[in-house]
Amino acid sequence: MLNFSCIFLHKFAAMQTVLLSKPDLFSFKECLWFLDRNYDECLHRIDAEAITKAISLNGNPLVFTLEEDEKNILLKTENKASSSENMDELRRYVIDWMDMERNIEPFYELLKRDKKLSYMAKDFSGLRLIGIADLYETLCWCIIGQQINLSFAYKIKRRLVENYGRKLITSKGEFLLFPEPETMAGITEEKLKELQFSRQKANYIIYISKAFCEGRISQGKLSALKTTEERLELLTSLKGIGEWTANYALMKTLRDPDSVPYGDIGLLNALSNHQLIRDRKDKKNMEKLFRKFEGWKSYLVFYLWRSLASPSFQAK
DNA sequence: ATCCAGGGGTCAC
DNA sequence: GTGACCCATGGA
Repeated sequence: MLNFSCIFLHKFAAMQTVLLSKPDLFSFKECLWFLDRNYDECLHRIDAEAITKAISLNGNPLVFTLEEDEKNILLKTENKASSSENMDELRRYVIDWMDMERNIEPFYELLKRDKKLSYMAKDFSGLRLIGIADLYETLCWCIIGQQINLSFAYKIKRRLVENYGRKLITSKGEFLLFPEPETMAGITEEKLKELQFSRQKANYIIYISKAFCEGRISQGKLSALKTTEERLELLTSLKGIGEWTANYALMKTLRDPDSVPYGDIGLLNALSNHQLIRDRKDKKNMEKLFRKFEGWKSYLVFYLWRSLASPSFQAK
């Protein structure tokens, strides 16, 4: 039943460390907070103040660890990435993942202008919009997460990854890679239902996987489209991808600065918590608010999600 | 027990 | 274009 392949990384390869200097308004701890929210995340591991994750660069699997010192992020990895080209790509991956190259001060200036939101610039200082590099993974994750609570979503994501993803065995333990579309395109609805996917979710996953295999959708194809409208149109032309998922993907993977997953329940709750909208259908005030954050709408969404974990908004 | 979760598709009007 | 209904499970 378990058909993943195991890859043993070379034990004696030299460890390499690359230093990424921390930009202004960057907090590794805030970023780690987001990645470690008490969910059963299977695609990275956090212990103490370090995060370890497996990725595939050009089909070349590797495991890396991030830590920080006073001024730098320490990116550590063993072999497989040892060529300077691969090392550079890994560096790019991390910078993109944590959005380290963006100057977010203009966003903070906008926050400070809003009475109800200005506290975020202080309380969440240095939090970056953590991305998901792979479009296929993003879309699958969205389908999994649709209309179920997050803890259950993480649970079935783990089952999917453990059953159909590759497993890397290293000196630091085992790490998993998200499944490939080629693998999932050949799976049946019944196999996914065994993992407690609903019939709809199972079929969406299989359908999206086939779309990737046939080239009807790809990261390159999507980013080649210039306007947001064209991108949304391509994404929502696929079954299982609606407005929410399409905007989420543009925000997390394409890093569109102004994508808002309207209708997102967490977003609505956060706006309501801050008394920025009266009810969940109050789209007018929502759009009015976001208009003030032109160029930073995606960041505002991310910070509003962050606010849901603040103690003052926890109790219901 | 009942309602709601980081929605989306379908169908009726 | 709007609204009702279905999906499937788990947490509160």
